[in-house]
This record gives sequence, C-alpha cells and structure tokens, in this order.
Amino acid sequence: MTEPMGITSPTDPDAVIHDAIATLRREGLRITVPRRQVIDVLARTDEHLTVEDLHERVQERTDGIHLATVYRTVETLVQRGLIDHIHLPHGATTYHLVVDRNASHCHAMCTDCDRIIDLPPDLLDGVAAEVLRQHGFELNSRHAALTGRCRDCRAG
Amino acid sequence: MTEPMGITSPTDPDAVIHDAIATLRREGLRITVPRRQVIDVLARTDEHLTVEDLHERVQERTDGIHLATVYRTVETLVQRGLIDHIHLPHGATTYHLVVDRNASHCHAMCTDCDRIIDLPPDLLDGVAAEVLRQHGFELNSRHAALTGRCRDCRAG
DNA sequence: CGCTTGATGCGAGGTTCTCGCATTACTTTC
DNA sequence: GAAAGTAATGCGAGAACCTCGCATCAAGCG
Repeated sequence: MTEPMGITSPTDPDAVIHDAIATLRREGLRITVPRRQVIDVLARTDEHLTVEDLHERVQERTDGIHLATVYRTVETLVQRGLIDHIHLPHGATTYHLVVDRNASHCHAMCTDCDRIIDLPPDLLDGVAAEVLRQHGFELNSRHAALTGRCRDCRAG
Repeated sequence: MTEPMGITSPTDPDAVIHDAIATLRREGLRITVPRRQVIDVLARTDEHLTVEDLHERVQERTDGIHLATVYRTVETLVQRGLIDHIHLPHGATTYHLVVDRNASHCHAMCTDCDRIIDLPPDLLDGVAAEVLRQHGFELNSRHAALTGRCRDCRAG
C-alpha cells in the first residue's frame, strides 16, 4: 500500500478537506470549484451519496455545475484514493470520503429498505486470505457491497 | 448447514430443464416458448449471462422474442428461485441457473478483466453468522458479488 | 374447439452514465 | 499581476440498461 497518511483528527471536516486538497495539488491536479464543492459535501456528511445526490447538494451552493462534471470529479477522486465507491444492487453507485486509508470499511445493503449499513473493515480479512490462497483472487473488500436484510426489516 | 453437493447428476441439462418446467407448471405459470428457450440456454451453459446475452442466444433459436420478454422471464424465474442473479459493478446484472437450491454459490468479479469466478457456497458462512450476531443483519451471500483482481490479472 | 386470461411483442420513455468539443479558468512563468 | 499553456468544465448528444402500458396472442382449461 502507500505511506500512512497522518490524519490529525479523523472526523474534523476542515482537516479532511485540507488533506484532500493537498493531495490533489501534490498530484498535479487543479483545484477547481466543482472539486472543492464535492469534497466539501462529502467531508461534512457520513451518508453514502449517489452522483445525483452530490450534484443536487453541490448545486445548492454553486449554481451551474454540470452533472457530467460531478461524474468526472468522483472518478478522479476515486482514482486518487480520496473517496470510496460501492456498487449497489438495483441502484446507482454511491460515494463516500475515505477518512482512514488503512481501514476502509465494508458495506451491506438491505434489499428491503435499501439502507446501507457499515461493517467492520476487517470483516472479510479471513475470507480474503482464503480466497487468495485457494483461487489466487485478491479480494478488494472496499467494493464488496454485501446484501441481505437488516434488523428492522427482519423484525417488521 | 449441510453439504448435499452432487446428489444425482447435477449438470444434466435435460433433467434440470425438466425440473424447471415442472416447477413453473406447479406454480400455475404457463410454459411459453420464451420461457422454454431462456431455461434451455441457461441449463446448457455454466456462464453468467446478461439479459442481452440471453436475448441474443434465444434469438438464434427462435426469432422474434423481444428483449422485454427476456427481462420479464428472468424476473419470473428469479422470483421462483429457479435462477440466481448477481449485480456487477460497471455492468449489467447476470443470471445463471440454480442447480442446487441448498448451495447457491458466491461470486467474485475481476475489476480488470471483468471475468466472474465462482466461489464456494460456504465461503461467507462464518462472516454471515458474525454479521447476524453483531448487527442483526441477515446476509444473503447469493447476491454478494465480491470484487478484486484475478490470478491472471495479478500476474500480468 | 372455443374461452379465459396470463404472457408476449412493441415502442415509448426513464435512469444512469459516457463522450467529444468548444470554452473557461487554474497554475506557472515572467 | 498579466500572459500563456493546458487541464478541467459546461453542454448536449447519445449509449447502455431497464421498465411500462397496451393491444394482441396463445397456453391451458373444460
């Protein structure tokens, strides 16, 4: 992997934003209004947002930012490891900021209520090791959006 | 969980087709040409096919079957538990016949070459139990399309 | 064989996402 | 602080995947 990113206070939006901007700059990428806004929105929520969601919220702040730009922005941020994306059954891809690069967590989605629950980062470690040994397949647990039924829907 | 793998001859297409048709009939559903063809195609391959794939192959046999019909057919077959569908990142949903209803397997997709590899049915059993206990979330490992990089792509 | 109604064919259209191209604006250099 | 070079954006067209309503057809029944 890469060198440990010295994140000071993990949930302080301003610090996260500053780090993200610094990373972009370090990689030779330009700091544009759309990029600032997308990072800002993601840094100030713990929700998992679709591009549509992001576009909507970014629009509320700065008018005229095109949907295609948001798509390109999240693509860029994913490539640089600044945000994670998970693919959901029956729906769009959702995005969320990477706070700790060494502990990106797993997700599960309820097929009844579409809610997303976060799971421990190490949940699939054992399985990953097993799959690597048996099948030579290197699991990326980040993208693994598991599915099932959540506590509430099972009860209801 | 038990391990009832390979009781009769699990890969005999004709037997599988016969069973599937019988199930449809038992459920009061009509046995139509499109349904026959979709089941037939799926029974004679171990690939994971998209609706587009299915439509193409069905068309080669009987002309005039509409794409929308294939969509409706797979939906019906999924509902009756005759086929499984998995949602893939960056692509369409793929379908494959359920051979053993007690041991539907897991899947992983290579993000480099888009290949799908089948994984043991019990791979996520431990994780599923853990998630259920800790989070009350009932995992459905059928839909869980894991992602990562396959042996070939890691080597290349 | 004819009836009933579930299933299909068809096309319109929705949603999610991509792409090419002209224009804008971020960064660097002077 | 202005000009230059080019990365990034805004825009619209359109691809890919999927859904739906409705008229028609045919599977299964007696």
